[in-house]
Amino acid sequence: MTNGRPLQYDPDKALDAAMQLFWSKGYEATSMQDLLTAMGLSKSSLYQGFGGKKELFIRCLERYRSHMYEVFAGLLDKSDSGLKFIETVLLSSARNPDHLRRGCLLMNTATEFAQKDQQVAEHVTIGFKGLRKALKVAVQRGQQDGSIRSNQDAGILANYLSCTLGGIKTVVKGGADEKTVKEIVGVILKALA
Amino acid sequence: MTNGRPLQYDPDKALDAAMQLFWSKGYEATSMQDLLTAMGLSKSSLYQGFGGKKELFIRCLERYRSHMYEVFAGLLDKSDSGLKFIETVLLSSARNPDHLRRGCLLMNTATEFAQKDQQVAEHVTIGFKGLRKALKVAVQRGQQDGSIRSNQDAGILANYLSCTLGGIKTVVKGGADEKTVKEIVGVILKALA
DNA sequence: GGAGTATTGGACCGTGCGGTCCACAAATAG
DNA sequence: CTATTTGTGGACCGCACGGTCCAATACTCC
Repeated sequence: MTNGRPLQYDPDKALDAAMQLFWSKGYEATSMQDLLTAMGLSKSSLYQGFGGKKELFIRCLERYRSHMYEVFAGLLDKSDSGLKFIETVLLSSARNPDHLRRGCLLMNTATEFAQKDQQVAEHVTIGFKGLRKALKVAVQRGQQDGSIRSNQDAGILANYLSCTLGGIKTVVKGGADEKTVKEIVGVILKALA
Repeated sequence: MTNGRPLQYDPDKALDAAMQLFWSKGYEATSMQDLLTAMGLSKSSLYQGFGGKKELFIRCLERYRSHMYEVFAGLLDKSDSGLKFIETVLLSSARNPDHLRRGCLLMNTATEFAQKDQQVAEHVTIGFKGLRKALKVAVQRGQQDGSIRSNQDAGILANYLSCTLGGIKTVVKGGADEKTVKEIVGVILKALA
């Protein structure tokens, strides 16, 4: 029952390639041809293995989301304080070449077509929720270690941070340089201390 | 020399219709057919009068920009203080149905294809510059009337505000409700007082 | 009422899109 | 070796895209 020709590609690598592409170019601007080339498989394999463009995209969104959580969790563990972690995250938008020009897949998707497609919108909402939760954990850590003031609800501060994070992505795309971002981050962090 | 058949459409209204459409749907997702229908003119007229899709889009960007400046200037004049004006602007993203789901054309464009098209990128950058300048004026007004602390550079605060403004647009698209936005705005404004 | 000039409607074009389909390839079970 | 199962390459499809072109139209000037 389990026989037949084996897969000639690594589904995980293929999915990653697709994610990178969607991340860089957005959904609409990424064509099937682009995807096939980047993923290194033929059309039938893509449809067979991933269902179609939109299904593939949603799987990429999920992959991005879980990756983001992992990176955040690892970073938080390594950070000296909750505040320091948050500063690192905010500044990475201006430093990390991965994020510099392409922004954040989740937020790009939110602006590209969150209101156009209910199914995608749900995944975006879930992603945002997870992001806020991750930030909330960091804020709570900061409130415990004293790097963040404790007289404000951690959830609200986390929402504030998710907002500023999205804002930074936006202004970077709008042409802001690293110095400007640093200044902005300085003001953002003031609201936490 | 100036004779010939007169225009059968109002260029200003047509441009406005195009802008609304691009604003709602984004560049890629707006087709020529959509534009023709919304603008109420034929293909030849569009090409004759506006040059093509991209040229039309850039004119829409400019129109949006100048509109935004006007609205800001009028709003600032009517506001009790610089801080109050800023609060109004930030909150309008969550209240004004014009902005609720479609966000801001300038920022949408920045995330959609600022890095893909140099010409568009320039216009976006100019738009952001203007936005920051308008916010700077408001901050300075606030620093004069005492509603905003004077111990920080107005330009930096303006950059910070343009960032948070973009962030709010993003989280709204990501599903944040009005209550959440209000809480976020509360934190944002704390950094100014 | 021509002559001249600019706009308009719509047929037409090539291209690339997302998606389907099927003959063939590569594996296993008996 | 044969039958069966599953993956793969690529031809093919219909469609909608952005863009071009030109005959017909609606004006002004003389």
